[in-house]
Amino acid sequence: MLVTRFAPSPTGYLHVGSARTALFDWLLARRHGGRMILRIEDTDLKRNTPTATQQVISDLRWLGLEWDEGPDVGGPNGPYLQSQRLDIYRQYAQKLLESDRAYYCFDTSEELQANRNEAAAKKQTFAYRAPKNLPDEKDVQKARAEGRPVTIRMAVPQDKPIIVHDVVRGEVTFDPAEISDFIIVKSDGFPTYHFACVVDDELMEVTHIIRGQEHLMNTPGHQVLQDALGFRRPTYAHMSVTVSEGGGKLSKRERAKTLREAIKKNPAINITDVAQAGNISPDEMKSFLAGDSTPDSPAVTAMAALLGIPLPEINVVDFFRSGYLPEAMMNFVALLGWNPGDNREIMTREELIEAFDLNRLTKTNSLFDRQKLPVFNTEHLKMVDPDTLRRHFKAYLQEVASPLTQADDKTLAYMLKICEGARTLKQIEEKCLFAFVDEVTYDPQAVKKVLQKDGVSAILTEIKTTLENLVEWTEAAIHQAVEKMCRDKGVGMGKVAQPIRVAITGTTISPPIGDSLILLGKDHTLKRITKTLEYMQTL
RNA sequence: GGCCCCGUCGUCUAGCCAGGUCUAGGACACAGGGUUUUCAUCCCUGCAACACGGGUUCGAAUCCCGUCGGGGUCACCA
Repeated sequence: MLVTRFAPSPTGYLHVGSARTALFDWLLARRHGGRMILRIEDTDLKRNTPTATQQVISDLRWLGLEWDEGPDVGGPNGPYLQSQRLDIYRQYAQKLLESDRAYYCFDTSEELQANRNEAAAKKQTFAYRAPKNLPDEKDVQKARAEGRPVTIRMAVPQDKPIIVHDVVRGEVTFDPAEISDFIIVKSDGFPTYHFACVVDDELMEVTHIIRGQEHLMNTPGHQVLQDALGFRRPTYAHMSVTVSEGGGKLSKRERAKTLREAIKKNPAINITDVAQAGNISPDEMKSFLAGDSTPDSPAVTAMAALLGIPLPEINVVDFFRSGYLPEAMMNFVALLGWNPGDNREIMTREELIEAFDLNRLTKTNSLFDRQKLPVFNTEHLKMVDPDTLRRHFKAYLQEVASPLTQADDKTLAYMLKICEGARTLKQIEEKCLFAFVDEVTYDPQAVKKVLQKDGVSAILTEIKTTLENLVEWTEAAIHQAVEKMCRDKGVGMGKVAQPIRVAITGTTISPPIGDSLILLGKDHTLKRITKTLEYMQTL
């Protein structure tokens, strides 16, 4: 049976790059009726955040992925948190030690750094090699007594080239001299990523490993480990990297950079307030603005929110908060370094599963095209069934704490219907917001373009009376009334609809006029028109 | 710098492995036009690419070599 795993380290929000890996793992497993495992690689005490695992899980779920085994759903191969598998790694480390495939080391990081510098000065590759006589238990005792760090390294056999068979790259050959004897157990007793990952992939019966190209150089080491322990060789697929407009890897630093530049560009910004919003100290703020450091994601997000600066979306939640649909995200991310081979682009999850093929992963780096994502979203907004769409809309409104959360399901559905053609849920929210605020703020542009025209006040006065006298407050009735007035006056719809629109929303943008009035309600509509007429007197 | 990977319209890509059907297809963006009560949506048209240089071959985007360019990686991070 085909088994894939997604193995993130719990450091915070799920990055789109990681989401792509997870998506491909899921797609491959579903395509072939296999299993997908979620495994948390929390072997670095320093980097783990307590809530991060939960965050990763909820981000994956939002995208619409499910897994068959994992920390939250259990399974026969658990535990699925590496920090709970320490005994297992210890046993395998012992095996390697006994067969001299691995050995103890006592170097301090300063010593290692010195060796590296030396090699760099000679323009050589630094590769750690085992000493002639491997240390024994006595040496370990002695090192411990001296307070030296004790690690375990894997001895990389130097007798033959290491060949990696990769589904997307083909055959890649490595000179073993280039591969350093790498650490498999750290001085704190925890396994390194390389070790834990290889052991777990074997024990969890993983058959297909999909990961970023950045892991290609690690693979020869992993194979050495597999050979020494008599493990199976899984199928590897190293995906191309997702790059950003700038050219580099798509990274969270981009958000911080955008924020920094925006703050610098505007000297009027009160830096103390901003730092407070991000809950960071003045010193941290200074260092951030100088480009020496980057605050964590929540801080950056909070500061940008205060200033109203739009940040490029990087994490899955960022897209959620920008009003993108999970279906659209899944579709878009799937096309990052993969395509179905025909000219299809807009695809449902079922179509993606049906079409997915590891052999069609692209070798070239893929650019995350921010202009194209809204197009995908527009299409999916039209495709998703009304109930699901309403659920997504509700979740979005809650996430961003919108005033529209007051709306009931019927109204929610109505708003979605009358905003057909919108690009994002955020756009729909903005378009309907006028009906959920107490006061209208008039957009100067709209006032000038629409309100300050001859005859507008007469039109508004007249339509107000007409609307007042409407027996039925329905879209059809309103539409009819407006139309009749246009005919009587011999003008186009725009001449009447626009003044009403500005009167009730303050802007020139809203759903179709009849629908907008329904959404607002008769009372508020009449009140707003009255208020606008008063306001026009002051112009 | 060493090692590894990659190089088709402005962008994402199809085609390459199994050379001819490629005067290189699609999508986004852009430009122009149309529909429309606003914003969108929608429809039509146009623009535009095989990094460069050598080979191999009757024939190369496709195979080989080199140059240049881009990316990845060189941790007791994953």
